[in-house]
Amino acid sequence: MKLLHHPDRDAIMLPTVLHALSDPIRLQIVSQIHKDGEQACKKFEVSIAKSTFSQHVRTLREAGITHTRAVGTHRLLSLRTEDLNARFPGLLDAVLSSYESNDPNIQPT
Amino acid sequence: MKLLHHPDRDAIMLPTVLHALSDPIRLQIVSQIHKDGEQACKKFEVSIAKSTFSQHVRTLREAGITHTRAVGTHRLLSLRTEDLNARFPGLLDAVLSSYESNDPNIQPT
DNA sequence: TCAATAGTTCGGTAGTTAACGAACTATTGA
DNA sequence: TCAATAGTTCGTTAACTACCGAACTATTGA
Repeated sequence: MKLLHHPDRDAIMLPTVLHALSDPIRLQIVSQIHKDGEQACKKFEVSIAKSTFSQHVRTLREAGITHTRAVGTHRLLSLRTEDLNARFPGLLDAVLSSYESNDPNIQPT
Repeated sequence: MKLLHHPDRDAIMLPTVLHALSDPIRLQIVSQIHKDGEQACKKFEVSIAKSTFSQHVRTLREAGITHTRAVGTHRLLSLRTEDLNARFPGLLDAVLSSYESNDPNIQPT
């Protein structure tokens, strides 16, 4: 299988991270990994085509937010919590706790 | 002069805020207001046309990040710190402290 | 009153992004 | 070996965004 590129910690850029987190679907993906831990793409319940989902996963990976590892036919996604906390202390927690509060933070669909 | 629209606190949306903050120029504007306090557009040293600058300011205002008030021919920009902290606790601080640390968080120009 | 100043809006261009289905690769289990 | 499964890539379209200069509005100070 093809090698998946992950940026080094020092190459994770604030504007890139914020942009990756600014999409409702990607926020949903990140939040689900945060709540349920490392899991395969298959587990995500998003109402988009799988090719679109794959692109979103790539955006998160290339921004340095998630780590993807291959196990069999699966890709297991996890959050790069340590790297993100080292580089942008408090950012991930702030985003996730805002997102996961029950306020209607998301744009009306 | 025309009325400037500012969203109510409850209408400030997380994805919209993250998107507004994901642009290097807008981050620079927000950081400068954070450091130097309320100030007029004229004070910002950005290397873009004033029409482009005006658009960025509008994006920040409509996202609920900044407040613009007119004083004479000036528009004074301030951060909606209280609203942002109420709605997304810790987010603004995390973004600004990451941005203002001296790490090369910004994409190479 | 009127020129200067501060900022906005408009029209256009070029580049980016999200979305999809179809075709592809890679791995496993029968 | 081979069908099924998991996910990626590709080609396309539509929508959005950054950017600019030109023209505009609004306010002040002479």
